[in-house]
Amino acid sequence: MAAHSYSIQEVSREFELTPRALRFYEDKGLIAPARRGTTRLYSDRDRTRLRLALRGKRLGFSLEECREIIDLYDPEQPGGARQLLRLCDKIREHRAELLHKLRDIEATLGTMGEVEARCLAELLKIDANVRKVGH
Amino acid sequence: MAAHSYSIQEVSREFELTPRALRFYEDKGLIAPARRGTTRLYSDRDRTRLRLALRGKRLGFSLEECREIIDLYDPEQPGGARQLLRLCDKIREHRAELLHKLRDIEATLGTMGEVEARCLAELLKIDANVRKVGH
DNA sequence: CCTATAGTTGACGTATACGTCAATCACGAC
DNA sequence: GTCGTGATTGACGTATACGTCAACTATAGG
Repeated sequence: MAAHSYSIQEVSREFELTPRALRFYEDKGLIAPARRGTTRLYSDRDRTRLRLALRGKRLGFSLEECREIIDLYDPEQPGGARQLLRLCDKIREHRAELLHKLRDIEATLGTMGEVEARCLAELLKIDANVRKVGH
Repeated sequence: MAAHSYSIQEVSREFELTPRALRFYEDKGLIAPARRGTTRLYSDRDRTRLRLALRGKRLGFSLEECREIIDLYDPEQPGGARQLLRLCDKIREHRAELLHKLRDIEATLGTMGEVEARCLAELLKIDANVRKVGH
């Protein structure tokens, strides 16, 4: 079924990355595009892994951590019971970290709300003064 | 009222940072501890800014971005209406970014749940086989 | 006064995450 | 065949975020 593949340019445009970055990610084991001769052919699986990697990056994970995470999620290496148990442990670890980040975000959003409120209140006061004095 | 101050060692232990890191953050304008002679004296305000900075770091912001954010939140430089408007804009920007990160986290947690479920299902199957064959 | 302990300022090194060439290679159009 | 376009592999450079000495300095205790 000759699944569609993408050139490095197409992928780099889609994800707003330079070809250099894509090759760098390949070095780091985040993706492993097929080759036609020496030219890289990116599959949908590669693109999925890329999406997950960038998601991880936005959350402050290193490329190494991103690789670990997306390797876990990639439906592969089901392995034996021992592997599966290790996988569950890893998932719990990452979940704990994510929940921490989530609390960080909520706290920041909270503070942000307060600051904004104070800011708007200040603006209203200034506005009131302008009306009073200016009139 | 001679508010209590902390030595660089105390602060570095509290936040699990090296003195080097604290001095680096100072270079970057994240904190500006007072001095007694040449020795740094960290105030509660410094510690608050540090907490916010580390929170930002965990969310993947650069030190420069962290500085911008905590400068916004630090109750200072109320400035004129123009400043306040700029502040509100900045807040909206950061909020958008945080909401994006939040969606990223939710998506990741979702995927993680699925993987964990598949993993547990696999383990159950293996366990069932063991009971059957082993018995 | 002397020492021990803690703190300070450079200066250089390192890991991560790429950017920026340069030289070369591959391939379809003409 | 060759010409242009796109891809590839080094190799070196850069920004961020510190680590790691080295060489002083400051200060409290005995």
